[in-house]
Amino acid sequence: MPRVPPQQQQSTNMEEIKKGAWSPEEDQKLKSYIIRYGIWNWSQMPKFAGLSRTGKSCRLRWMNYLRPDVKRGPFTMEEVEIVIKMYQELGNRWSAIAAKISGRTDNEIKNFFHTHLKKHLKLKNIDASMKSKVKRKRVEKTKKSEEINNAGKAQEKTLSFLAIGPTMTTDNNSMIGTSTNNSSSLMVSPCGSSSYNSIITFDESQRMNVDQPIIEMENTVILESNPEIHQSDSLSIESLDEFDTNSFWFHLLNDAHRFIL
DNA sequence: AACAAAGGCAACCGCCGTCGC
DNA sequence: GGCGACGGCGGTTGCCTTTGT
Repeated sequence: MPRVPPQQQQSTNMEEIKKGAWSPEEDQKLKSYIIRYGIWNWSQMPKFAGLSRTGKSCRLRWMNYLRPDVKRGPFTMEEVEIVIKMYQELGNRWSAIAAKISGRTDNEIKNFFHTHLKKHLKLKNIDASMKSKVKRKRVEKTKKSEEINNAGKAQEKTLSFLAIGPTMTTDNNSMIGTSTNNSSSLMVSPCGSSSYNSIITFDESQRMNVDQPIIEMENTVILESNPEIHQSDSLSIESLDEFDTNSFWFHLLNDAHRFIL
């Protein structure tokens, strides 16, 4: 790809650069230009396409919205599961996660995670990463991630989320819930029963011990601690707005329940 | 009906890696 | 090897919509 002399680039910068939301006309210009000429140089493209935008802005608009293969609309349960699973494996590498879901962009997945999943699951390490102002070098992240994988410690990362949610009743008359005195257990029991017949516990060394039956790690739905609900051992679905039967949260608990039984 | 608060999401910003000169 | 341009990525912002009072 030929490099452009600095003075030539400055000429574009002298023009008024538009920011903010894209108009339908701008979308049309960019789309038609790319369809006709393809993507050859983002920084030069706006000038030739007749757009007063930066190359970055054009690239973002195309990648996240105008590309023909971009999928719109709500996430399916399958997609949600992939996002969660991949997040547990890869962390906040949204582009890598997006690569696993056809038609979804990294931006969309990131937004979805921060709005829906973060809200419901309250993953501890998300909060930590949000609060942290320290910029980690990508090399270090990759290195760390490789180390984790190589050492077989991917499970440790998964387990660190803790598996806690409120008790709820599922549609096949069993109850899935959490211990009020053990913040790292996920339990399933017949509805109304005071004893749990399946308990997953996480011990201090982050190993997983499972009372019968054996549960594969990748089948385990990992949820986060929700302290305000701990005092109640048997909240019903009706008492919690977020537990409508169409919510992904409900489905996740159902999935966990199904895997365990 | 009007206003405020919260939620959702498109788009921007700044940093970083890669590549050509 | 150093420099600068470019593309890509994750974090953040701010506007618009929805929901609650």
